[in-house]
Amino acid sequence: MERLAGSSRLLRAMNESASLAYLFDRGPLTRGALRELTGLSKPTTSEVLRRLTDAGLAIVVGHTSGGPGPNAEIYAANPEAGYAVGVSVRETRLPSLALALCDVNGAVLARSECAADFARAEPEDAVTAAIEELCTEAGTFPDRIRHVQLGVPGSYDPTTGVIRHIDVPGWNRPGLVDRLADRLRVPVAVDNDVNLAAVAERAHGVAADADGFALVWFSFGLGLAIDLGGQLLRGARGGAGEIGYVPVGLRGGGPGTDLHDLAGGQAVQALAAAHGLPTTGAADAVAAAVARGADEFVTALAERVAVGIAAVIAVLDPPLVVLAGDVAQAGGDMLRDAVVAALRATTPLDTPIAVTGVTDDAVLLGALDCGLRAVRDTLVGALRDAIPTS
Amino acid sequence: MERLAGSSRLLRAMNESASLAYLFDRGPLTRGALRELTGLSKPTTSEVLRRLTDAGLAIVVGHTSGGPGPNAEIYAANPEAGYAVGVSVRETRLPSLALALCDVNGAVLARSECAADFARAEPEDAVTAAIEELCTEAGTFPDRIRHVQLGVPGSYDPTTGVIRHIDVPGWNRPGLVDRLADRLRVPVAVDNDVNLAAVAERAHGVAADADGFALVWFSFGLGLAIDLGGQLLRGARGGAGEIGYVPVGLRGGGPGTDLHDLAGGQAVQALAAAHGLPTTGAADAVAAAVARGADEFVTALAERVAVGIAAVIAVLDPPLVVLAGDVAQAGGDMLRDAVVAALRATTPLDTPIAVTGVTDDAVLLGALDCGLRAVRDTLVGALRDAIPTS
DNA sequence: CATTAGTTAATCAGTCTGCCTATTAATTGA
DNA sequence: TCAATTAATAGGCAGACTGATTAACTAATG
Repeated sequence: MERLAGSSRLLRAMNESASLAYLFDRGPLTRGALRELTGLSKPTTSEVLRRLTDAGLAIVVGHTSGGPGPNAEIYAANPEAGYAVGVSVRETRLPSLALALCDVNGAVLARSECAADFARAEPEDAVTAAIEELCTEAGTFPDRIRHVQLGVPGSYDPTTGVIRHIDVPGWNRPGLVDRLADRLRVPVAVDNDVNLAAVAERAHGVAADADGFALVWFSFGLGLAIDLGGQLLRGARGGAGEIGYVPVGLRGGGPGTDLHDLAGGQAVQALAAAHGLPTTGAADAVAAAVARGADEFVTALAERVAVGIAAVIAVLDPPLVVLAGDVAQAGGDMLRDAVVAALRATTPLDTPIAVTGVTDDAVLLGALDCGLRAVRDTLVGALRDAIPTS
Repeated sequence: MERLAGSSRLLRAMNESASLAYLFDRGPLTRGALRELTGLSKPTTSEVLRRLTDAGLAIVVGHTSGGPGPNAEIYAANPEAGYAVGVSVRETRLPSLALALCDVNGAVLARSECAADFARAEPEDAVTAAIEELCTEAGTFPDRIRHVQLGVPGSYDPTTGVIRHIDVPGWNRPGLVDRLADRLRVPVAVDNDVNLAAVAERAHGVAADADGFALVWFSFGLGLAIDLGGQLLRGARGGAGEIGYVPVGLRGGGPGTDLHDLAGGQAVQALAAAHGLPTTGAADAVAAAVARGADEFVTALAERVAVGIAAVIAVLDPPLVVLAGDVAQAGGDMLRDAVVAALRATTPLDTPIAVTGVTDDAVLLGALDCGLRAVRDTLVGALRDAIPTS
């Protein structure tokens, strides 16, 4: 464990990076406001802001007015200090790629979707081309991008650098992520799509103020993301949240039943068929059931899902459980209430259950948010490590 | 989020607390060694150590010898800077209280057990008396204790300050913890006994180097502690790890079956009876089965436990699972192998499974360790906050 | 004219570099 | 074998340097 110790240089680096961090997450600030936040003196605050502006990290965005005395300058992080890109790689939903680009203040400058056919095109080529196009749309250049965050329907093992359990052609090749980073000359990070949806839920959804939450992703497959105070739990091999494998009942010698068999997309469609509902897709079936007020089907479904959620609650005791994914969204409050009822019979803790508050593409928003955070950390960290050449 | 900014005072505070922290977790150090660790210069290191000694936080414990040049002084944290007490409150095992006291370097100075009858004596009285006795044995005074850590067979909700789900008489009363802290004039912390066993497992057991692990406590009841990189996961209401409530199978309208029904102490005794084994206790039954090589019973038992472990693995994907508690200890490697075999059929991840490496009283050791950590944090933190009076 | 934003100057706290002295072990010489 | 010399290291001291602070000052605005 590295403990912080050093001389006055360290002090300056700390003060600058703290100030920049405040500009990032409190938005535009006057000198006085920054002074209050950091506890630094007036001349020091001036000096820090001068250095940040000289380094191109902060800019003056306006002046106060109204009160007596001179108008205070309002500073903000320079949006051109760096850009972040989020990419969502889709398995079932089309088009297969969704991208967005934002500046360091989080303003989305460009957004696009792109129907790449990975059966033919190399993933690296498709993503590189899409990002270049995105830059043109945003009026910037690829070399100004500081971080690219991918969201994939699979699990990523950072130790081997391979994306596993992914059904999109070409994406499971070893070295893909490194090659993409080389092509783009930018750090590329990968995460599971459900994890990124949880990031979006915290940033823009119902989990904004939660100490933590478990997000149950209910789509063709089942997924789970665990947020502990803003930090995602990924597990030893990126396998945390594979609740499809939660066993249901004792196996009697033969292969056991697990939650995927019970509440995966195919199981839901079978259940829908048994209730005389459309079977074009799990979400369609649920939407139709809700529209018709088909209680029985929804209750039966909720009871199955509740098994998984009960296991999660028993293990983690999260302050909140969020139901997300297209099936959960189709189910809405009706499904939520049914799940709550089913849970009450199973577990003694009455954990609040909520339906996702993110209506936009959660995976894409989450990826963008993750990328943005990485860009900010890079800039703040670079400032802290910078040893001023006397 | 408080960001660190300040002036040269902050620098001194940081350097001092960093140095003290190194003394705590690297043990005795020479000036030179500390210099290497902190990266500070010679005069500064000297100044820091002088201040720490003046404050009674560090002492000279010896001199180097052998090499050329003067003998370097060896500094260590002053053991008298503060003491920690760990207390284990027991439900089934007797005597009902176990205590230990250590100095700030972790040296255990006294240890005792005490057969308090909580049906008659007030918990506060019994604990206070036991701690006073412990101090006498250690040759110190109660007011030198900086932290008392209790381990209880129940869950503690820090927001309400009440211990719940505890069967020891008197211990579920509201305000008990605060009253105890008032009586002792010392901060008192409470944690679940299984959580503390996990702390001991990390400090002294098989999980020393693990990134994280799940500890399955297998005694009369079932418990689970989750360690994520040395940090325990407690859940929203202190209810994380109540795997007894993991549902097993769909409930068919009636009350559902959960893991406690399947693998709790009574279920184990029933299973033992069915296999013609002693039913004086779950641990006895397992010990007898292992002694006789009673495969069938152990396999059946392992299969039940595996259901719970599979759920934990599916949700968390821990790098390691540790089996602990008296039943697990009695089962030893035979039980472990049976569990591994049962898991292989259930989950695709082959998570390593180990039997606990703590032979001593894990709960007591864990409580002591927790208390020690709290004392050290207090001292380091006080140093950081101290504003030197010019 | 009162109030506030921001600068300038003087001071202070804390660390660093470089040099010095003291102490010890090893080596050399009688 | 014993004393003198030498090499190596621990630790202290002085002066320089960095960066923050306080307090006084200037300038802009209602």
